[in-house]
Amino acid sequence: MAKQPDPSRRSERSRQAVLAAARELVTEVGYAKLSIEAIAARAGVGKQTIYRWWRSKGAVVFDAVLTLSEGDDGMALPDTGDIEADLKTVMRATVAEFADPGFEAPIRALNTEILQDPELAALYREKVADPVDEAKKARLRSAQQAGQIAADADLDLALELLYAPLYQRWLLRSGPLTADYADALVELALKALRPA
Amino acid sequence: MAKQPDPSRRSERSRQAVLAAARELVTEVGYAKLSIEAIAARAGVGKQTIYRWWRSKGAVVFDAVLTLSEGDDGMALPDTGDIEADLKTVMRATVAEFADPGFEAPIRALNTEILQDPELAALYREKVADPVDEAKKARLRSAQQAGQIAADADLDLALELLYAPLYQRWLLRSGPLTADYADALVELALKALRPA
Amino acid sequence: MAKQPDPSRRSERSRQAVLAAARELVTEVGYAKLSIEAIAARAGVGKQTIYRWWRSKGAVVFDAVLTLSEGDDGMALPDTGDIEADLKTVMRATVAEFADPGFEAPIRALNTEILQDPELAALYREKVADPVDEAKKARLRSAQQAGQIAADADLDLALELLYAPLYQRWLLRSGPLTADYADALVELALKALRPA
Amino acid sequence: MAKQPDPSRRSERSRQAVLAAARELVTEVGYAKLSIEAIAARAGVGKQTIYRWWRSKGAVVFDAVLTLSEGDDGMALPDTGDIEADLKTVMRATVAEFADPGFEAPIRALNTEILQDPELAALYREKVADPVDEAKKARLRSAQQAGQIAADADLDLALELLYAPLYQRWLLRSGPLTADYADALVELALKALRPA
DNA sequence: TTCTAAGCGAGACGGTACGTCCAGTCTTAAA
DNA sequence: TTTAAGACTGGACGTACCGTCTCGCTTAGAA
Repeated sequence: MAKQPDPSRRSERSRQAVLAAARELVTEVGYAKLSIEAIAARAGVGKQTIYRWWRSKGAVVFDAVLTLSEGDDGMALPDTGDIEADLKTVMRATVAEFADPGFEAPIRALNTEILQDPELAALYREKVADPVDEAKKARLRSAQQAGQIAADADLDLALELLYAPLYQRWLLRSGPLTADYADALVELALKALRPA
Repeated sequence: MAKQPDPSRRSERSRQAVLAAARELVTEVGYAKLSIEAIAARAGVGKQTIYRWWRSKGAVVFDAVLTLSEGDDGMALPDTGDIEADLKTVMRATVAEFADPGFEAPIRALNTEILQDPELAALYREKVADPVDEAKKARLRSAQQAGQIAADADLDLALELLYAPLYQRWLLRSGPLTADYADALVELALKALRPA
Repeated sequence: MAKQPDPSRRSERSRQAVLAAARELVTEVGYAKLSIEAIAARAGVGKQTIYRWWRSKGAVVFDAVLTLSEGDDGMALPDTGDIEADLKTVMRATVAEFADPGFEAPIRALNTEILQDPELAALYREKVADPVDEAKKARLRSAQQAGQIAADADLDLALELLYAPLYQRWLLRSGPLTADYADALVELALKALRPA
Repeated sequence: MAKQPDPSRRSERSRQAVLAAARELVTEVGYAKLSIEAIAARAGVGKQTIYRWWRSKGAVVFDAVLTLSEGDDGMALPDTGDIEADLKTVMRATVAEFADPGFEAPIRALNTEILQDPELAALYREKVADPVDEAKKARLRSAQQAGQIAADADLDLALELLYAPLYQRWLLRSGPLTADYADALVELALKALRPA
């Protein structure tokens, strides 16, 4: 059986250096041309240290991207009482984030990796997607109680209706990503969700 | 200046062999572990023959996947006069396709490549996405004329509302892809699109 | 200045374990594939303990081999009064030693190391070769006094004439190493050494 | 079964560059610190090109050293009619060669490798040692016919008596290697070989 | 019909990166 | 303070592919 490393002896300095190097290099050269060797060199770390703590290039990038959004964990969506206004706020913010190459490149890399690696995808859902989705559904539930959304709406499907078009447009670059687009999307999707 | 190969002398036999090998190997080992060398070996073809006619691994897979859907080109969506029924038919068919690993693997590979390569993405939109979208929009327009969809609806956005949730669920494996799901999605999205 | 370890606090148990492990591993995997790490693991010893007390892999093997021949130190050659018979006895014994893989492998390893490392070679001559040669020369001197060897013979050269052919044959595996060979060699070399 | 490379397509330029680099590096850094990677870099050659044509570092050095002595193949020893004078000529030349670091380092490396690798040792005997020994024995035979060496002398043993002391002294650096030493060795060994 | 120029299968080439092993140093906890 | 344990940086290993570059060998038209 393979020997397991002892996490209590892990060098925090090395961990940080690797994640920082990964983030920088993804932005600089793109995910496809990213190499473990380059990360190690940039981080001033032996390759073995990377292989000891991460099982693949994808796993490193995954962790690197997670540290970007650390602190967002306990995030709650705005709740002004107006679901439409609140959703527009959130969607416009998302659009803005995607416009920043410093965020865009690593997140695109993460998505590429998730597409090909179901195990990583599951981890992503567990650590990132599910908590965020839960927060979003909490806001929708609040809107249901306020009578702004149909009481019998399937909130998972509602979430997809609201967010999937934006995600797809970004991922496939199939159209402009603007604040106007965010607004139009929210307005249209809400039509489907309002009480009869 | 670089010499251009003469397409009239191209070996059709080699072309077919390469595309078939690419399709098989994508299914067998996945896109990430796919190598030009392996494709050449499997196809019984020199590496140079691949490099002569395709500019990258992505381009080969791109072509390989296109040949899968060849013949769908002039495809028109069913038009029974009932937009809801017709959309459900189409969406259920899409769900079924994604369940077949022989289709799923190459198409996923294609999406991975498109994510990282804007040039390939543009080609994909031009050759595949746009024609298909145009056919779908034609059906929606017909529904508008029949008064089943609001006359002022933005058809591009409508398309996204209908298809993006399905696409996202498949790509991220974020939920089950069933006929019921297709139906529910169509019903919900249409609520947003019907005349006021 | 580098800190010197205090030999009085050295663990004899660790020292023995390291030397034993080195001897075993040289025999099992050969000198070239021998690693400090493997010696430490086999000996149940930290790597640092080895680096603290030996300056190189060669030095460990050197010590390991020395312990093999410990006790031979004050060795005197047999002196029956018949130089030819006595030399044959000694040479046949040497031949027999070389046939035992438990001796052969470490000694070959030692020779390999000595070839490349003049410092180790000097240490070897001082600790091992010179005392042994002195004992041999003592026996030759006794033969000179008995008139069996020319009074003006150069004993260093005489030693080489007697032993180098055997050594070379073993080292290069350039011919069979048998008791007969030992006898023939002694007889021939003695022809050169007898009084005129 | 492993694929065999086709020697007819081998690049002579690469072969020469690798051997030259190996020779240079052995002299510069020594055999122990010699790395395939460094040879490849110095030769401006891919590592695979080395691994394709040689099975180990030792094999490269072996070939590199062989090219040093290429042309000596059909070498015949001098035959002036005086075996003592001729042997002294040859032995003094050998001593001189060993004094040249450009020869000494690679040849020492070769010997180190041969010690550890019986397969290489066999190849060495076949390609180098045996032909040379045959030439030497031819000269000894000629001396036998001239009555300068006993008719019943074992020429293999005679060769060892003459050359092994020199070889051992060089290999173990156990004494000075001078023209005087060569002369003394020849004189002493010949005493054992002359007719009774 | 022969010539010639292209594409072809094959595979060697200079390289980059892989994932592994080990060297030699450093840190921790136990004795 | 020494020790066993083992994480660390770093360098080399031997392998897999990259994309380029010859090789001979078909296989067309053009001469």
